[in-house]
Amino acid sequence: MAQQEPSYWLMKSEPDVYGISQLKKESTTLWDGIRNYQARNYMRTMAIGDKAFFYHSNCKPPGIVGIMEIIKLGLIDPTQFDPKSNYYDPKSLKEKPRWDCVELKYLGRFSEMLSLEEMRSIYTQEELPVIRKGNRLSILPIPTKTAKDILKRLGKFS
DNA sequence: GCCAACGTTGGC
DNA sequence: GCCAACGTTGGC
Repeated sequence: MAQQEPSYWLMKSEPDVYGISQLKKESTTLWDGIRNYQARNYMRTMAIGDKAFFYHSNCKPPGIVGIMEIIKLGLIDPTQFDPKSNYYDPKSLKEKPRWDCVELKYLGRFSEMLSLEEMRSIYTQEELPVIRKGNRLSILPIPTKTAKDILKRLGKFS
């Protein structure tokens, strides 16, 4: 079977908690701490080689700052079993973990960010679900057409 | 700091 | 299984 074209995603993180510069330094990271079933289920539909836009949330201004690649799937999120973690889930059982995650690789940071405000002025809600008001989901699919347009618009990344 | 949106919890 | 109460996210 021919290699499938990669899908594109948007993944949010607060820069104060984990920002793009930290990922650049570490090169790869486990995207742990997801405690929302819809976001988790999106991660479960990811494929190796898919690309994800890194979105800085809860900051000024919020927006897309870089791009990553999915390199590992279906990893158990270790923070669910760690009582000291903010993401500790006492209801999750070792023999039946509730939360899993993916591993990501840093691909680049855009020389200029694409702010939420700009995204709203360029795309419709159908083209880019994240701009819908009140969308709190931290992992969202991005239609391929929109993703390619964003990449073209942002041009080179470093 | 406010608050809209919305997911989760738990009593019934 | 409904739904009120509560908690969290995240833009503003």
